[in-house]
Amino acid sequence: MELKKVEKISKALADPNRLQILKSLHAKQTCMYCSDINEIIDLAQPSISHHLKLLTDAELIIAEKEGRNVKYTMNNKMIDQYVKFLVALKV
Amino acid sequence: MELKKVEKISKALADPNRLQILKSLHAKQTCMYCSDINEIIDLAQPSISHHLKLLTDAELIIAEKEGRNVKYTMNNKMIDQYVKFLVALKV
DNA sequence: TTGACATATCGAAATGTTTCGATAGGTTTG
DNA sequence: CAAACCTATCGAAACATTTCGATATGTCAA
Repeated sequence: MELKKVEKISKALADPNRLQILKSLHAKQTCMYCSDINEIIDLAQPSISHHLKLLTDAELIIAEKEGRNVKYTMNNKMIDQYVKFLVALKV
Repeated sequence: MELKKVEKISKALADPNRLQILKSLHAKQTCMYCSDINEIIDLAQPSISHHLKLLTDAELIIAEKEGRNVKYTMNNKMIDQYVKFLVALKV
């Protein structure tokens, strides 16, 4: 994995609200909609949209349009790739 | 691992210079001194000191004083703990 | 087609991070 | 002890991120 990509993922993980979103996604074991996240995170709608964009751009989550909603799911593969890079850092 | 700690480690990993430092530490397979890092990263000495402090505070590396030098080594255990958290995020 | 709904984008303020020159604090060497 | 050396800290400038209100865009339902 490219260093640029590692940096992007690390940045996406470097915020308490975004970590909370990921934890909730894990807890639900399924997908989530923006509105679900609105109930969990105490931020205005544009802020949540911003955080979801960073997570999506880092490909940690996958966004799929469903009518006027957006469905988010965890991207296990990207976590695996990131983890692989980290493990390879060890001495 | 606490979310606060995950955030701190993610922040430490979210910078190209700090990633470069970690890669170099891995490549050397041993410890490194500040002066070694000065040769690899094109930044002024206070900046490098700052980056090393963030990595040390996140406990990704371990700093040990050796006379007027400081020896840095990779902290594999912290990487393992961080990875464990990430893997547990998967659905 | 109009109104209500869900999400994204814009612009700006507040906050946090990175970087450097200057300088301070220890440590070794002569 | 004095000078040279290595690293840390300080203060300030430049830059990036977070947050929100306002508003735009796209979608469904009646």
